Amino acid sequence: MKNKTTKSSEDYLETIYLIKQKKRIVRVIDVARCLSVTLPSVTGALKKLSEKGLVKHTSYGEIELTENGEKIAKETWEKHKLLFALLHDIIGISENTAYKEACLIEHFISKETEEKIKQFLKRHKNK
Amino acid sequence: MKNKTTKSSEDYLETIYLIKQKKRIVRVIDVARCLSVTLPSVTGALKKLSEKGLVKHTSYGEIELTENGEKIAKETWEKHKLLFALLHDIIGISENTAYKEACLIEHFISKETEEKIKQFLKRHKNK
DNA sequence: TTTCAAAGTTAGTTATGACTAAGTTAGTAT
DNA sequence: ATACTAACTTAGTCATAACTAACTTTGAAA
Repeated sequence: MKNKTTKSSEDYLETIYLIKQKKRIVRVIDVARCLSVTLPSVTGALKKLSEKGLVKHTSYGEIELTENGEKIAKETWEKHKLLFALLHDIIGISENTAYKEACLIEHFISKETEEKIKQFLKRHKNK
Repeated sequence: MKNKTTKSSEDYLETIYLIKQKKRIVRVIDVARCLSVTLPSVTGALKKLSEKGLVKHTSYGEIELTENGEKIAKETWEKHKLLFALLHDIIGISENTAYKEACLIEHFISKETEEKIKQFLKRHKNK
């Protein structure tokens, strides 16, 4: 029952999740613009994500995350926020670079690392 | 003249560089074991790296880095060491996890980030 | 010097995930 | 109601980078 999520899947789920916060209805073109990919790339990705039970998507319709999909999206976004805080607030990397690199690194850090960063940030908040 | 190096190429170059520090002669099987890939994967990778002028490799012979190849290997390893110090020494992540994740993250950080981490570590050395 | 096992190569396959080209759908404007 | 356009899908291609199977080379032991 090992359902390994790829970097790419996590990116799509996270993007859908973030668009949903602002737009109520998420469409293929929104995702394509956010990720700088073409429409067919999104359609293809959604097909795979549907098969894995991570999104609901009817042809020409709106895109929604399933419970599992939203769980992964939130976890990924959580990592992103932690990494951004570390890179930007603590280490002093520019907002832009920190955002972009958090987006790349978020796919590679373990639960252990996430926890340790969280604790580290807590310690350094009141400094 | 944009010679983009992939994550995979960087891994091979870095591995060859590190083996060379210990073994004088680097062989296909050493690289395969280090990276946990098969021999044909290494042969294939070396062919591409040769074409890009990053390694010298004669059939059934030893593997050597060119000047350019060594430059990339050193840069990658430098990032690895910085990330390891950040993750392990500062944030407190276990040696094993820190090493593995530094190895993944090293391919995604910019010169800016590298510099900022270096400065950060310097500041926190005398603490 | 012959043989044989380990190392290495070649050829062909697979998976992922992007792309273009071409065709379909659906909703807005007339 | 019709037509038009933006959004979307389908089909097929390409690049990367791994893999297995089968064959070749090399060097060390007999």
